[in-house]
Amino acid sequence: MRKTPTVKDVAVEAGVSVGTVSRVIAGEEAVRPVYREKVNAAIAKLGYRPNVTARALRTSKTDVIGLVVPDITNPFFAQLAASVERAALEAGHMVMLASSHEDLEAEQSHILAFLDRSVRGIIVVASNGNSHLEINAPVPIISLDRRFGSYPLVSTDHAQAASLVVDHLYELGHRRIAYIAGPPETEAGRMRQKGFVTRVQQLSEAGETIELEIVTGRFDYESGERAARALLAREPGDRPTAIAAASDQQAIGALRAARDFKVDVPDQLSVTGFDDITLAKLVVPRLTTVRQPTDRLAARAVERLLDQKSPDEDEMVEGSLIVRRSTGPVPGRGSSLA
Amino acid sequence: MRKTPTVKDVAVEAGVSVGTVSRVIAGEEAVRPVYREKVNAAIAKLGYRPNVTARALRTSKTDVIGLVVPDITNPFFAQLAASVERAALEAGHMVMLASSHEDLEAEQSHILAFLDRSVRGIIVVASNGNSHLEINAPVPIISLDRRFGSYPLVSTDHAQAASLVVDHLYELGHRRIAYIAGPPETEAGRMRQKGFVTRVQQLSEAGETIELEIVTGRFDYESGERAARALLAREPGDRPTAIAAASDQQAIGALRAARDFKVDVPDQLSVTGFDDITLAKLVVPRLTTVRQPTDRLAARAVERLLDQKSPDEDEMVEGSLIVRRSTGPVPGRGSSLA
DNA sequence: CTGAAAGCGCTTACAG
DNA sequence: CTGAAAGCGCTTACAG
Repeated sequence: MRKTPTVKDVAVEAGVSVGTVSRVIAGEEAVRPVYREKVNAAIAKLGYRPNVTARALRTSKTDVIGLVVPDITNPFFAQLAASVERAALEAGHMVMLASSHEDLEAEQSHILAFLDRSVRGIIVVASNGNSHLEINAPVPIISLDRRFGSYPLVSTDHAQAASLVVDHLYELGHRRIAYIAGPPETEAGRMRQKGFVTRVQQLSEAGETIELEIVTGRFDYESGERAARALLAREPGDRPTAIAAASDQQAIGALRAARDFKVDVPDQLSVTGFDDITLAKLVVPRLTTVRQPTDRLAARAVERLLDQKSPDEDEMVEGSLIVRRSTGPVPGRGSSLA
Repeated sequence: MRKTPTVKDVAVEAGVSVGTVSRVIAGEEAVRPVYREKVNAAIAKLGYRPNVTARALRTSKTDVIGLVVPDITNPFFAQLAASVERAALEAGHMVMLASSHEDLEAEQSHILAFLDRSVRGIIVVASNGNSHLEINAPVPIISLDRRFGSYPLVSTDHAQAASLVVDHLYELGHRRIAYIAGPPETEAGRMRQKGFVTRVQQLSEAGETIELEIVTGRFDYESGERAARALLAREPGDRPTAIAAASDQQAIGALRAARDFKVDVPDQLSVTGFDDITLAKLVVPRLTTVRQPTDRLAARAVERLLDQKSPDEDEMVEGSLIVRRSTGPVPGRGSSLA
């Protein structure tokens, strides 16, 4: 617990001025080698570490990035947070984390708190509901996955990714599909649904008609379970042959409902998710889903944040279909399809 | 993006000195009401917010708590992190998060990085492997859930909690139990196992003998699945009637193995976990487990951190048994047991 | 009760 | 190439 050494201590130890110490730390070329060595020796001897707070105050530049997510307990956001932390670390930055719990006020107050701490920039995965707050921020703000205000968004190309699922299901012969949509207040929810519906229409026009029904919910397990229950409670002949969900959590909820109804997946019902959370490959059966490239998303978000002349444009990265065991050929049609 | 106002701007706007501005912000009583009002008006008009960095430099006190967890993607740690964030917020603090990925070097460098940023204190959920690093830290450090170095630990009373599981299983008639232990390098792993074994011995001495076999693994899904597979691959007569796991993740892996082996849970096999992660009540069947009171753990950790004269003692909080659907009476004994 | 001034630990023009 | 000095935005003894 003894006092932490400062530049001054290093300076007297090395017999130079504080300016010189500061310069060798900054790695400036223009320092006499003898001094450089003396300073480095002094630093080592004293165990000196620069005070980042003081440096921040002087330069008004910090190396911490603020990250606000709706809920760190949600496995997808946890993965995203882990990716952001990794990307930040690679860029020599730390991350300060805050959860908004889908509360607009909390979200705003966290952002202001970050600003008070002069973070380098803020990445926000917006909470549901339109946050119309425009903040006069002296640092860059970027939206990740879910748009915040009117700040540029880095996200998966939800529409394209959703269309991948449609193609997959279509190829397996499914013509009666139910889509469990995400909340329409979220851009992700809307985009995924739109991409899904659009692709269904395209295929319907080009080939066999697809019957599509949509039920809307939240992104969580319970929503998925509830929606699937409603679908599966009907006469077997009235059920869809495939349920596509807007999130893995919904899909896992649907899996649970199927088990309760003794509907075998994938023999009697195909189920797909979206996100590819860790859990997706651990449930039974392993879930066919769309992978959101969290590492890439995070890397782009921090790069954009750190890049001065970053444009204001949105940026989309492609998702990819991960086929596992929860999808299979449509039941009861056999090879007559081919 | 215009310049942020400072105390000085407020001072000229209010027609007072910066000292006075600072005093009203600090809430000092001894300020003439007229001035106080003028200052508040100026603050409001300018939208002034104190620069926390400058304040920190001056007072050498910050309001950010460093938290390092092994892996934010692990649902239990995510819950713990959420609880810490909540507790910190209530105490007017923010949290800076870092993941060690079970890497001792990363863990250490994160702690040093926090120190460089003059955090108020550091909460560390240690990574596996003995970190013998003694840090000469100018701020308090406390271990949460898993001990770091020799810093005081706040954790669930693992041994007591584990004994709850034994009692539950015993009451259900189980006399052949397998215990999937956690890594012996972790205190939690050791304590849970010890508590489990001790309680089994006590019961064996007092009543019917319990056959206990122990298989050791890591805390993750795969470990649990692998261990359970080995157990279930045997002749039905040679299998344990209950598998108790040292973590929910292991237990969920075991559930998966049981399904693969067509062993019904709980009719043919009881399975228990430990932690009560969100997922525990979402798997099929819902998992009987021990709840770790993350909110309470986190609250204690931050209180201890913020409390100057906090003792160096470890602190344990009690876990509680949550009985759900993955445990049932031992099969094949019927009521002959009673 | 309030102002002027020092100082937290740095960085960086400015001289020399 | 290097030192002396100013200043980042605050807080807080010290006078008055």
